[in-house]
Amino acid sequence: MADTSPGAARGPLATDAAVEEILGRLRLGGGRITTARRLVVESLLESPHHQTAEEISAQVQAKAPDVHISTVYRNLDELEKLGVISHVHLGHGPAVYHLSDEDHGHLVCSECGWVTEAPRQAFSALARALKGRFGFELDTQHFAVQGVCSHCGSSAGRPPA
Amino acid sequence: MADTSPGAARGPLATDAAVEEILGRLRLGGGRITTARRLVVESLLESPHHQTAEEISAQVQAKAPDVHISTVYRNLDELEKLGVISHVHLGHGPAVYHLSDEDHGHLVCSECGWVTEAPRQAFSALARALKGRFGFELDTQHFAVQGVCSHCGSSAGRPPA
DNA sequence: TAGGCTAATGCGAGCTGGATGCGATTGCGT
DNA sequence: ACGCAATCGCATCCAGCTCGCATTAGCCTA
Repeated sequence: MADTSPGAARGPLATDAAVEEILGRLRLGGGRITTARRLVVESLLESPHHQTAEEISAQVQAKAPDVHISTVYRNLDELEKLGVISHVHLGHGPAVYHLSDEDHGHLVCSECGWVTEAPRQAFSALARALKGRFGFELDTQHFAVQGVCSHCGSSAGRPPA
Repeated sequence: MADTSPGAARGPLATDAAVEEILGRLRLGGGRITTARRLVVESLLESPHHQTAEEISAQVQAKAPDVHISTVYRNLDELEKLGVISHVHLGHGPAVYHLSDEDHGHLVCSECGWVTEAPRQAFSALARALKGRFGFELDTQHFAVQGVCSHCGSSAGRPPA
């Protein structure tokens, strides 16, 4: 699957280059480049949404069935230490992983589970306020708040799925 | 809630009345009043801080050793359905439970784990902004954000990744 | 005060998400 | 091509919580 077809928002070409760039960072840090790592990074770059470790694992195993989920966890951990990705706990379920350069917060609907992404600037005023009043440095990378999305809020009574 | 004791933070007297009031609400909903339930409610009212289910369980078992932790979970669930308490996931660890009338958000330090409580009004501007821009109804009860507290931020230099 | 209905409990098994120890494998500098 | 150690695959463990089921005990009625 090394096609270079033009098209989507984050096309395979850009993805390909980004994968190499990230793997290069891994190598610079003394790390080694393995199939598992390449696939994990690819999965992170290709998916339009944030993914859980299990979803990433499934994507990786679709191409390399031998890759164990614990390896995925370790690689995600490694990538996080490198600063390439971040993970967020969206309330109850498993954590989701996303690229660090997508600087945004997460609005999680507690009724349907839908996640809205809000740009960093939406929280800049809050960040300033918290810094001033509590000396608290808000981490927008891990920003996730609960609430009710516009959909569930308007049609009050819509059962989740 | 009727404050029977003037001045005091939350004295034993007020706690006692509050316990009865909450148990009364349980009874009105068709529920029964058991030792386990009374102790769970007492624990929630008496503790100055938010508690995990395990901490509550420990408090309850100090007075009634037979109460199983699963019973504590079930009672906490029941109380949450009643709207008496809420639970929040503060990042990695277990969830913490607190009374619903303590309307505040939680600032969790990702380095030392310290939890700062910030009053609801600190987030009112954000709530308005999210409502206006995304139609998202922020739930301040479950509000918990990650960041670095003033202590960790000032004492040691965290290199920006 | 007794009796009966059934909510609630105690207990343990089980589940999910994730961490860890260890021998085998494999990237990669030389 | 070789050798070292970073990384992997696997099994196993752990925390936090949930569930099924037999038993206990609130609450209501008489």
